[in-house]
Amino acid sequence: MTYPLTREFLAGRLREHLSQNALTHIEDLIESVEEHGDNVQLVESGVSLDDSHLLIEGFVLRTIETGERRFIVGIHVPGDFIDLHRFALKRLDHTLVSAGSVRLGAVPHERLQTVMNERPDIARAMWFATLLDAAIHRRWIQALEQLDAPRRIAHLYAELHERLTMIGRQVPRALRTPFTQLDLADMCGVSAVHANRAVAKLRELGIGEIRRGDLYTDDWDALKRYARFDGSYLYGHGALKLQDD
Amino acid sequence: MTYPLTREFLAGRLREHLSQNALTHIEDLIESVEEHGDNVQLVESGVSLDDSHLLIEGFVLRTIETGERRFIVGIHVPGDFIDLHRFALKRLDHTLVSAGSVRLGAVPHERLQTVMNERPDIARAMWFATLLDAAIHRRWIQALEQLDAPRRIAHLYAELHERLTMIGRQVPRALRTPFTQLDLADMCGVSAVHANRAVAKLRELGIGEIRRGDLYTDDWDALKRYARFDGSYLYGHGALKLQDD
DNA sequence: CGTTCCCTTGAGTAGTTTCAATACTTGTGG
DNA sequence: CCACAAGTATTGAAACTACTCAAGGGAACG
Repeated sequence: MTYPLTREFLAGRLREHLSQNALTHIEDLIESVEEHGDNVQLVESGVSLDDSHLLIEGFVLRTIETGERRFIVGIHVPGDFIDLHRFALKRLDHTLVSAGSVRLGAVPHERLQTVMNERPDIARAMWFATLLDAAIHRRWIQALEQLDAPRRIAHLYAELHERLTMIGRQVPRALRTPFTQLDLADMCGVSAVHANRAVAKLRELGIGEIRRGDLYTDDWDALKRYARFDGSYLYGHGALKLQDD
Repeated sequence: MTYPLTREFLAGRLREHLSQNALTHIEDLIESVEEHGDNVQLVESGVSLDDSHLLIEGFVLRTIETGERRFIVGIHVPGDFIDLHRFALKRLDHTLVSAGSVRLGAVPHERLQTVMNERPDIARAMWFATLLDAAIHRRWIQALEQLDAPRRIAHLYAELHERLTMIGRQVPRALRTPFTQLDLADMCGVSAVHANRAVAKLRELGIGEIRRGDLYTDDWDALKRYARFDGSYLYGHGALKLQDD
């Protein structure tokens, strides 16, 4: 069983507790695979409104636009259902944008409806996935309340490091992203100029070197310590691990 | 049908789309009612770990504590399920604390399990409720990224005004809360001293007067404009309203 | 009627913003 | 293969926002 499309869904989290049967069922939810280039608005574009989408490859940003400025309120990595909540909410309060090129798996809402009615085990996993998003949101709130700009950027990469590791993508010394410094600024709620200075400070401190979105470090622990990062909110195999019930 | 305990659950949002049967079933989920005083840690205290809780009366804060400092990452008003996600996550990444005295309705997880298996309509409403929390989290992230301290405080009260109105509690001229300025500071990610100056600025600008947590204003629209508040993220009866499906 | 918590104010410091100018990178067409 | 354009990154200076430390004032509760 390889599950080429959904292999990373909840990997490192609840996935290990799902039955083979459920995993196969989840793989079969994907009706089609779509590819998109950089900076594509995934909601208005070719993406159907009656589907929800699993991110298979690449990064997706959740943004809120206000005429003047863009705010990034979340990042998604492969294995994340990026708009599962649209199935329940019908509309989104924000925009989904690709960062770099992406591959998405489309799941028709009628199939999700069937899951809700007939497969409570899978429904619960879906619910769990959206709750993970909420837990990440809470940490972002706290990071914005607690940290200065350099630490916010470090926290961002620390979280990505952890999330990528959980889905089995090891990040030895370089974490590659397509993010510009303006993207980092919009994620951290600071100006682009200040994001640049924050990046420079991380370099000076020896915490990590960010070049065109790629972070290079040889001491992830030091980076995480600097960012006051504690990954338990990601509900991976650790302190807050989901117990067998 | 009055539903004395759960009358405010999803009121102004999905509630109107639920059947009488479902509403009765939801009311019957509540096994017992608990009362707690001010500043009680609801997770460690008398509150059972095998229950989730509906807030019936009062305010509850979601906080993350870090030895040195406390960060508030969310507020709950009556009608909110404050720890519904514990049913799915089993553990929480944060703490729930009463702000002022509260009444909670306890729902045993076994009843929720039955709902998940047998009542997809109610399960979906529960899911919807946790997604609303996530939408509010996203707006908080954006508010922290976008707004200065006085506007953050104004946004906070604007949101509370809207949420209380949705559950049928009109807020004509005074919005009463038990929040201290230190609470406001911890919600907005600023120091207590600065929260005080922000409150003073709102007063000087004629936006609103906050005295011991109670906000007095005679122009809610002006306050919301000042805070750049747009309530569509709350998924009430408006632009982003849930369509009949 | 005093203690305690909460609010207020002042002064100096640190973090962040804006505006503005300059360099580096990448991709494209000649 | 070079030249240019567009996007991205860097740096400086002045203004603003927010922080800390510190002290004093006010309101609620016993």
